Amino acid sequence: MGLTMKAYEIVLRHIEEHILDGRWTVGALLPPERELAAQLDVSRTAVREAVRSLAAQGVLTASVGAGPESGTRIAPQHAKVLGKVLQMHVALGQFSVDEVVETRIMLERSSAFTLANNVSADALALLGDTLAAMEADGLDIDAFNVLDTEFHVTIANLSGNQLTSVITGAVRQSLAAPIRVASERLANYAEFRTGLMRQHRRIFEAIALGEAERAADLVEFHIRDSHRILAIEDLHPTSQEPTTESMV
Amino acid sequence: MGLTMKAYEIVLRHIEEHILDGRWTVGALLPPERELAAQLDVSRTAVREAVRSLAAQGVLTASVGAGPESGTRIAPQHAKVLGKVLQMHVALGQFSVDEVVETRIMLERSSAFTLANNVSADALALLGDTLAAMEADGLDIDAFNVLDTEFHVTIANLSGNQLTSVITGAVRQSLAAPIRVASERLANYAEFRTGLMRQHRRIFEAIALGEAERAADLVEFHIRDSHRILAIEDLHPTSQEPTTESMV
DNA sequence: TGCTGACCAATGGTCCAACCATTGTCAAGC
DNA sequence: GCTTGACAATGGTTGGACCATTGGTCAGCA
Repeated sequence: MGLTMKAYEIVLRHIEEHILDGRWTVGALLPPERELAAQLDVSRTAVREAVRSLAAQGVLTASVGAGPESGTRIAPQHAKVLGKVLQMHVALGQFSVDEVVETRIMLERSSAFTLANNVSADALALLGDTLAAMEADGLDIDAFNVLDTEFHVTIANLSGNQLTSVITGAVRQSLAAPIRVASERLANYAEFRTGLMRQHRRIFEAIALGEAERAADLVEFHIRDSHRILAIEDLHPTSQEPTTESMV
Repeated sequence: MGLTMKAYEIVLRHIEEHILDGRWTVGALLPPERELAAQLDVSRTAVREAVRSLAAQGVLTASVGAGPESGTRIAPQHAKVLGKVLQMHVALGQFSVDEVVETRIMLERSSAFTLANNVSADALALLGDTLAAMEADGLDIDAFNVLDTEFHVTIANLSGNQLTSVITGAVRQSLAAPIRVASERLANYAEFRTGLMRQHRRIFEAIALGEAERAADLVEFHIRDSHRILAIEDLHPTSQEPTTESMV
């Protein structure tokens, strides 16, 4: 099997091994593409394709130019990429909106519960800021949705688990497009938004009071209620198995 | 901002838009690289880099050759890729093993709980199969770990939420390497394995009896116990900020 | 001395044109 | 019919050239 390995896979494996071994850690500078190509005895194209692959996964970043800021490095941060990947997969209809919502509920119940049991003044201040921002006047749908997401992700974030936080953000982001569309066709959107903000306030208060179970319940109700009102359906329902044309 | 868009980004956005719009759904066949390049007025290289990016994210698959099986398509399945991406990020120390474990517990508690409340004969049969496979003689560490993962993912799967299931698999897979290493250095590995299987049996029984809360508790204990014994630490702890060599 | 600006080098980004490798199709020949 | 070989379509790979961006260098000037 190893004999027919594609050129870019050689590069891919080379880089991945260095990372898994710990030889290249966050911030490390990779050799220039031309040099790496020479080392591995493949074309520069192959190196570039491998680098692109890893960049798409948020593992590498490339910057053009000269000096210490340039070159290809192990990426310092990649939460966004994970979110984008998940979003794409949801858009492909692999997961129903129902599933995504249920997953959201599980994740966010847990975060709210944990945070409520372990809340600090700083955390409350931060969370309060996002609440206030959301209640500002003149926000259009998109701006509001960004802040809405921020509120939920902040709770996950403050609960102390970065991985949970990233997944929460990704799951919420994957719903961004359908939520926007559904919001736009809501007759009483203003009223809907007011309701959301009231629910957010209640969640905030429960967390502030350390009422963990109640906070979790409120989060669940909040999510279910918004989706009930928005009545989001799957974008690309039940992507059929391409019926194998066996007519012969 | 749009003016200086890189060539491969043009292609990337083109493909992504088609997917998000629902014009290309799972199984759809993309135009040949040469043709797509002509359509977008970029080089084939640019197209290939974009395709590689999306392939790395599990969104596309490419097959060489002629006939209906060839060409680049929207990928039918991608769970594996998510796992690989997460694994890389865990290796980079972006997420601590502790965080990953806690996330596992949350996910798997929930799955076990749901499944126990909603169990069918078919589900039990399937789950029983993986149990039996795990108890076979002569399995090496890797084979056993694969089956172990399968047991946990199967529970998530049977609980009915594919997204949860995929995330569970990804999270478990991201721990595969450290678990293997830790297992190899365990003096009493055989005993450890026996203990795991007993715990699995108990989880199975709780699910079979519909004892949801107990099943969840057993899962949590099982995960915590194994990690306590394995004593897995972060591979590349607290990756230092690369000390900028300012010696001159 | 200290600033400015032209040049230079390093690096990723892009393109092209050719060729290779794999695989299904189809017609010719047996 | 069956095999076989040519062919076509498609992704995989290469080398080489050139572009674009960025930081550093250094001469020249104030």
